Amino acid sequence: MTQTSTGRTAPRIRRNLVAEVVDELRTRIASGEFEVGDRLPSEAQLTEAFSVSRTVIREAIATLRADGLVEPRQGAGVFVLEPAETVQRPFQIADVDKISQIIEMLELRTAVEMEAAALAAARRSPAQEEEIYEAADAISALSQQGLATTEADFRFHRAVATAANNPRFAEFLDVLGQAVIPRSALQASSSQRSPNSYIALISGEHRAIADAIAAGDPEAARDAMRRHLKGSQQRYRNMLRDSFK
Amino acid sequence: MTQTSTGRTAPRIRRNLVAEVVDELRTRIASGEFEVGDRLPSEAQLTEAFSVSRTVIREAIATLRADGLVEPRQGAGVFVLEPAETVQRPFQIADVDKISQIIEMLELRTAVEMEAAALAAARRSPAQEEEIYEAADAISALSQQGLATTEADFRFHRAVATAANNPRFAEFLDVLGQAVIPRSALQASSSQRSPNSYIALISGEHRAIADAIAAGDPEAARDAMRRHLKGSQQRYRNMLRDSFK
DNA sequence: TATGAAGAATCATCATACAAGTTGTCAATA
DNA sequence: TATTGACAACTTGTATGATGATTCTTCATA
Repeated sequence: MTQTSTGRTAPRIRRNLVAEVVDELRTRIASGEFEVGDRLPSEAQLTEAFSVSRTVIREAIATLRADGLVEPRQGAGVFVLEPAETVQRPFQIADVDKISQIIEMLELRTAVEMEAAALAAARRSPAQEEEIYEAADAISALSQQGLATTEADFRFHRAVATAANNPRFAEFLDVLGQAVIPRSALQASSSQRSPNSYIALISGEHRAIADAIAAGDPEAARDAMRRHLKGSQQRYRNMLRDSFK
Repeated sequence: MTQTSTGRTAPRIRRNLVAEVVDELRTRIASGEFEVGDRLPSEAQLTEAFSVSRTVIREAIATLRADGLVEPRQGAGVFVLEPAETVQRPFQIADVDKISQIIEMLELRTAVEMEAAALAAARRSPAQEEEIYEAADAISALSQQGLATTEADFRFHRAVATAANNPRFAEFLDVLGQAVIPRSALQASSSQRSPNSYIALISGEHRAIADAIAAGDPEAARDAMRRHLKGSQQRYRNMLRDSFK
């Protein structure tokens, strides 16, 4: 984006030396070549090893320091720190193919979204109501055309969370992000096996949620959301069972 | 948080110049003195302004660059970047004194923890049951001695989440982290106003949750947790109301 | 007005020097 | 032997000067 990089001959696109050194050192630390508490080679040695000036080495160290990876101590050296509890990307599914992990996420989502639906029924504005219906209609339309519904599906659930008028609920879905969206697997295989009935089922579930919210009935909204997500859980459980047959 | 910051002239303990410059620049960027897209003063100007060498300025810039705050462009200058979508530390309460934000978080927690309690009632192991009771007892003991219960309180809620035997629930509480723990305000003022009755009330609520889980009654566990957290919400709402009287 | 070249401004990198802090060596001492 | 203290070697922190590469500005020219 910053560079046109039209030249295909150039393997590396004008990256500066500091970035090179940082990448290399970061890799070595991550690989365990330098363990926690170890001292890195001195600036002089690194200067030699990378064939760059001390300026470059020092800026690279400053970068790693900013990342909390190392700590320079004057007179002593540069030491590798222990990775300070990185909960930076929470709720990420390690293995997207692990159905059990998807089910775990669905259980957590169910908890949050049931309440979101109930709150939405109590607090939604007319505009929010409209947004929910629009997203539901979009899902129906897309699935009948055999198109991917993941994006619209996320929009629907986010619209409900937004209508709860507590920003933390939408934030929750945003943090889950990709983890919310089921991988292609189920989408494809299920719709192939029973396209029309499946589409009707899901659309009906969405419709029920939207209607309950529009009717201002928290309990009904909660139940509708529960049925929808528990249904998804069940569909994944079936996949899990089938895969071991 | 990191600094006592009691005094601007505070005797600072041998921090290096780079850290000084970084702090200052970071503050100025955060305060909006340098807006997104703005160009920072040139290295030469910064060298002049801070009365340090170019080495120090360059390492400071390298640090800010590592933080994603600025982007140096050779020949052009150093530019302030827009804060790249800060989903890095989600669910953090901006202003700890904003009671409304605490209530928002409590609503989200209520959603998750009601379900966690219900699942715990269905799935807990004997050891997990024990851990829940232990934490509940610890809270009672501490509060009767007039000591802080925040840590034990967190342990109790985390024990329940763990007993749900879906690691995502405990992960949720971990991500909330500090945001879960109510600030001292309520703890102090409430217990001063009605110490014994308040302690008994809270302990009773915890006990009810633990008992329902031990009894293997998901609905009762859900209700008990709902009462506990809705009660907290109500107590904060009362504070909110009182503060405007 | 549009263009393009010259020049200024700015970051990137290199080289050198000295200051300041840490650590291990090793002899002097109790 | 055990402890102390001076000291040298090493390492990071900071300063300075120089040059290359890139971008921006200016202004003369067509």
